[in-house]
Amino acid sequence: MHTKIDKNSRIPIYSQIEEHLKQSIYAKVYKIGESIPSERELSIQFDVSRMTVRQAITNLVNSGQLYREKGRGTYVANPKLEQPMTGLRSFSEDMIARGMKPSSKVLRFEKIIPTLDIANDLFLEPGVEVFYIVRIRNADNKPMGIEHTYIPVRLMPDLDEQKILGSLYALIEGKFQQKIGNAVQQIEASLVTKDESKHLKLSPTSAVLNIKRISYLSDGFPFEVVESTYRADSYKFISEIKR
Amino acid sequence: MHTKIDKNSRIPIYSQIEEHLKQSIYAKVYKIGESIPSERELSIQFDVSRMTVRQAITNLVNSGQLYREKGRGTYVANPKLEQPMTGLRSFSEDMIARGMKPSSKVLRFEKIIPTLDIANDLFLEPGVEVFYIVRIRNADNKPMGIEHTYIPVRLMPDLDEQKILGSLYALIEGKFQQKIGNAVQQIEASLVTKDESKHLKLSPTSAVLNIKRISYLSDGFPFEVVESTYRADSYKFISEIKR
DNA sequence: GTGTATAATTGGTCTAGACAACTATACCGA
DNA sequence: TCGGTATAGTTGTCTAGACCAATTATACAC
Repeated sequence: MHTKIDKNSRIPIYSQIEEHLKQSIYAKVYKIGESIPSERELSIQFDVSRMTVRQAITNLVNSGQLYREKGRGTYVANPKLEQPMTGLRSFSEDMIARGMKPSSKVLRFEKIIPTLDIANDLFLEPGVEVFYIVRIRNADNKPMGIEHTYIPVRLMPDLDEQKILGSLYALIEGKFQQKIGNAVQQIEASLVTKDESKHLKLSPTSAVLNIKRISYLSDGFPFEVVESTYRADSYKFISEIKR
Repeated sequence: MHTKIDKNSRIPIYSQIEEHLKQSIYAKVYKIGESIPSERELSIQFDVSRMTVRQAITNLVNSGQLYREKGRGTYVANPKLEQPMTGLRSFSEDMIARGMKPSSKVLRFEKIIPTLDIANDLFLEPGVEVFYIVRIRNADNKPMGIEHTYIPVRLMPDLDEQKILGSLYALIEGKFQQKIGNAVQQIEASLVTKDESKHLKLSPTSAVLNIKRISYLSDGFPFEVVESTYRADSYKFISEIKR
């Protein structure tokens, strides 16, 4: 591996080192539980300041790929936690990650005045319009759940039925300079309603998973509320928690 | 506020600045969406290097309390996301955070040979012993759920029925130098079983929330598996996701 | 007024050191 | 053999600068 650092690149040196370390971990140059070279060693190897190496390592520690032990060294963390099922993922991304083929059927797509609850979640004054989208979500052509999505019209005035078939998140990150930040979600179990049982082809005494998620841009401004109902017998919600 | 920085304290300067900024945000000295003083200003105010100020701010940016805009400044993020419902919390911490009084009743406390599934989750060879703890979890003296906990005996050989009444997490963080890292969890909905309905005082056609959580130390080693069943009518699982 | 060039300010990256705190090891003496 | 001690290597913290890139404020010309 002749990975070299290009000091004149517009890519920051610490990013390049970060990438190099990630690839070395992936290629098992540094194995799980083993130490990587010390910060001083790396700073000599790449001919950069130790602080620059530290910035690269700190990022990888924050993302859970490495961990430090004072006086001992820096080690490769167990990849079980790394990234696979963490983070904010759309239904489509989620299903693909599980090896299933996602599809959707749009039942409704319209502008409405939302309830006060939804308006409050989105930091909107009462009476302001939102897009209201209802979709059946399928995995391998079997219905998995129903999603009700609310998005402020003034955030995405040109949204239409075509665009929501692609990645909404990518759309939003492209439109604003900002990235999508965090989300807060509430998860409950309940019995299926009559309406839902029809769409999901369930018997009326089945349990379902209800998820309500509010997603925020990195400046803390909410851009989406999603209320979902998933079949309990086929959908498992998996997430990672960081302390 | 005459918050001063003690350069001779054993508490790092950046931690002190971090604390000062957090308190200033809390006290609305810097309001939501407003900018905090520039890094150069703060470094003069505290008479420290700008890099030290940056370390403090970087931590607050990573924890979502501030966000930066190049060429403009650093701003206070919306606190809705801040910390309240995030992170790995024990049932007790969780209930207290919701303003309820938690209590527990231990139904079983014993050493067993776990199933292969559990052993695998805990990185144990087949046949290795674990503590098996079954508890009824109450909030304001009403049963909220049942928890089945599995902990490798060799990790906590001196665990007993008294100790688990306190904070298990604090116990573990004290015992090992390591801190508790992340957790991976699976959440499902189902109908209550006959046995559970008895303990939770539920009718046999009630929905319940099933949560399985594997918790890891910061080096990626698992130390606990918890399988929980919560009443759907009174328990709502709330979490925060970071992208 | 309306642009436009320029300056000032901000966060982003980087350097070349320094000392502290902690860990492991080798060695020495009782 | 055991226990202390020096030593070297590690990460943790901090300094006092430097230049870059993006944004904003200012002054000036038209």
